[in-house]
Amino acid sequence: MGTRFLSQLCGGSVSGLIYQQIAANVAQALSEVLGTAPPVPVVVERNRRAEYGDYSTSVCLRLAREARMAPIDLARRVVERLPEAPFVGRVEVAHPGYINFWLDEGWLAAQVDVILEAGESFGSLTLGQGQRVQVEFVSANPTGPITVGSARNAVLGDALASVLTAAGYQVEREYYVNDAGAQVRKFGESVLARYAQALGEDVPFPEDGYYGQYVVELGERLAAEAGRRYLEMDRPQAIRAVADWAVEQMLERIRKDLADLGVHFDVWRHERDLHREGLLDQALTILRERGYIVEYDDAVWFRHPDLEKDAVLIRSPRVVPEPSERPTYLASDVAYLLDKLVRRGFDRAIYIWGADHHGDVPRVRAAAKALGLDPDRAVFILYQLVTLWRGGEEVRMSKRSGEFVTLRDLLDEVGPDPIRFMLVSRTAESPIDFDLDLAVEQSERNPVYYVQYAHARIASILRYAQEQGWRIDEPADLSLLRHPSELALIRKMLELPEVVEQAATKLSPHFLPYYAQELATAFHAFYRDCRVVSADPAEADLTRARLRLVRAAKAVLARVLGLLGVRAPERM
RNA sequence: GCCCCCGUAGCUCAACUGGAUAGAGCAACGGACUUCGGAUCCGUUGGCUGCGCGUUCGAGUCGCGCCGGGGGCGCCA
Repeated sequence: MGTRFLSQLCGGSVSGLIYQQIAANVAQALSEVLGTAPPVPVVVERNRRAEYGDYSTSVCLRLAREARMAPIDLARRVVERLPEAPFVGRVEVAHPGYINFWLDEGWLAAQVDVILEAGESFGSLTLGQGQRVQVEFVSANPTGPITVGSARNAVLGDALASVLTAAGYQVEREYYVNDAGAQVRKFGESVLARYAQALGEDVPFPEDGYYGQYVVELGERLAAEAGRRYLEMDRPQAIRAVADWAVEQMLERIRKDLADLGVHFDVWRHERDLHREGLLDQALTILRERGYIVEYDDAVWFRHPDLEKDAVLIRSPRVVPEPSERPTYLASDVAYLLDKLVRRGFDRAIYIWGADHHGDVPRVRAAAKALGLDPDRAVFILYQLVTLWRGGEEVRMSKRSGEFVTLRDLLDEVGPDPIRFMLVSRTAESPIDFDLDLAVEQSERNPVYYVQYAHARIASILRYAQEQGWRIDEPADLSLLRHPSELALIRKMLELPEVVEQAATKLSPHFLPYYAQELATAFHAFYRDCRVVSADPAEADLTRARLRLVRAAKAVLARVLGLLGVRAPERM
């Protein structure tokens, strides 16, 4: 393996992750020392501290006992047998048994052209090997506008989808439209009531209906468009028709809001279509045949040994009076699972759910097993909820009561870039306190601007260079790039593939914004130390080399921002 | 009562399958350049990683028990 990587490297390009190539070499050397393959995987890590080099491994500490050698001696012997590698400049053994690696500086400088050649695809990996992955996210009920909580979902899912695409998966983004349940019916009733009121009828508003102002507006609009038509229908029919219309209106608005956030879906899958296409019946048939269905109390239940509860309700005439046998949420989930993993054949289905749904995870997993599927093909990302603060007080939100802060409000106040950057920057497990005052007032100090500024600054330098008569796409002698700040910038750029890998394998896009900031910092430091466009004719070659460096940095910044769905401005 | 997540600098958060001296941003204080964008850069202050045991050569990370915060627990989705 090590030699294969080496031969590829001799061709001059980075074709595998650097740390993996180092690990392969260490493993090879270890095998020779131990006389057998190392019993544990060789872990090579990027170092936090520059004095320990770029990468290091502590594998000798772990294997010392089994090798019956002092860790430091084992490390020394491994280093003696380490294959030559063009990208490694220096190797040292450090107490109590670490092996530290420094990247070769000439090799580093040469990577600038490798990055420029890769362009948009720099940072892309073949990790996914073309596996088909579906990311289903947002999927907020079409009974109201998108809230800030769903915005987190949207941003998380979209960034994850981008990262997985970059990692070599074939990804589809999907929005599941819950248009068949009791909530939609209540929503229809609410709109119908507002509609009637708009027409001067004195009708009561459903007690558990949707109280938001937008429902009043929907009623008024419907009254203007449709006249008294729905008052003349019989009530169940009118509710259904109004609900259909209102859901369409909401979906249009949701689509627009998400689009303005930069989030687009490949597929909008409607719950009703699942039923219409017979997937629910299919799922129930399979479950029944395999013995996971029980019936009592006039209802159908799902039972599985993995579930602590006796059974989960799947279908009951009492859930929704009309039509008589409306399924429950879980029932549709099972049908949808069948749709995702069997009918449409995704290798993996990723669900982005708010943590308040965590109780449903074991049920869907159990359902997967019951259907005869590998439950690990369904992957759940649970994010903690967003709480909003304004004026030092928590803003309580409820779609039903109509009290909530919408994504639209936030877009109007803050704009998409800070929202996205902020909401991706947290691990999913971390709850977010979103301070609206801070988001608005201090938006200029938001880290997103720091990163965007670096990009705009480079654009400005390139404009200036061209004004001065430089051609910015000229070849250059990159070996002139020797300044510590130049090399630090290149090192940081070369981290991108590792960041993508980590974000993809851990399904955690939050690594990206942190990396983006570090990259911007590395650029600003370089800018401080090194003048790019020199008026001194003796420095013409250096200028050419630095122009290439700066172009590469711009490309990498744009790439990270692109993965985050944040704009990379030419000026700001 | 049971289950899940979190607890790290004044605030908001990181820390790669357990690795070396726990890092950023903001806030505070002090400073820099003034020919390529000052939305920048440099420095200082700030930590028994909630508490206690345990596993390990090594624990913010793993296990157990407490304390505190959030969420969930069959006819809502």
